[in-house]
Amino acid sequence: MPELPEVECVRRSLEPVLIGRTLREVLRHRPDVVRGDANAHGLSRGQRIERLVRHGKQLALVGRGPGGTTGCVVAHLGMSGQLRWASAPANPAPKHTHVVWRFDQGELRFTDPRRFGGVWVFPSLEAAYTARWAELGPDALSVTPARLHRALSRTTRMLKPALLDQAVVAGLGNIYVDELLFGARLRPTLQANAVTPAQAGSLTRRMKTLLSRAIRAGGSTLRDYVDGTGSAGGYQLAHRVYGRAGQRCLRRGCGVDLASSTLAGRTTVYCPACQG
DNA sequence: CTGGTCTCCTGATCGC
DNA sequence: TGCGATCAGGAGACCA
Repeated sequence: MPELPEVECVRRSLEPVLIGRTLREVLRHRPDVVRGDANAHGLSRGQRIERLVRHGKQLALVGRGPGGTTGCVVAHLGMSGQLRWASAPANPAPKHTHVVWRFDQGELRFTDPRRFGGVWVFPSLEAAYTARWAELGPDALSVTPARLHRALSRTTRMLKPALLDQAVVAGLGNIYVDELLFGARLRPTLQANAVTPAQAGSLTRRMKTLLSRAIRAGGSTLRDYVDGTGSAGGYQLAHRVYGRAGQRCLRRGCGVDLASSTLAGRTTVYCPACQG
């Protein structure tokens, strides 16, 4: 479910409740959801949560223990994953709760019905960077026009699949790519290496405003997304193409019916008149 | 290297 | 009320 704005909202909502808390125990109800270095524990008992770091759609919880030990857990929410804070422990855990981090008061739960997401454990944030985040492109909120242009110019793929590729730019998913391409008035099927530096500049700027607005609105809640404290988002009300196939284009003076097709296995909605 | 198709899962929704 | 088909915010494997 979650793309960059939703994961950032989870990060921001969890920060105030998690920072400084001391971990008591970790319950792995479904151990196969936890992956990573066999020698790594991720976060261990006695460590305090130091910070929460996001890159693209992934969120790292960074811990530090009294003896200077470090720990790191990276969550990737996939389609249906959630990280939720609860001020009181629950026994038994709610359905599809795969991992629980128990603190002095309250607990953090990773739940994921479809299990497309997961949790990766590392000995430190640095280890997570080299082992897991190194293959990701720059975060969509900090990518530069030059960097985006260079990445796009290196591939003959269509623009939408290229932007969905987390190695090109990290954070975009199906909703925000469609919204971005509509705003930038570019065809999803445009060849990525045909994007001009000026268009890459426009894409970069629009990407940041789009994602920032979505974050400010609390993300997009289509069916079950909520942030770390259970709040739903409101940005779905601002979608201009996603979920609107067959309805009229909202651009002033257009009014053409939005078209839908499948690209890279994903439903793609665009305006045949405005885009391209 | 590319796009298309399938797969991993569960659950909501729709038509019969 | 039940039942099957279809679809879903992600991503990676395989194939031609």
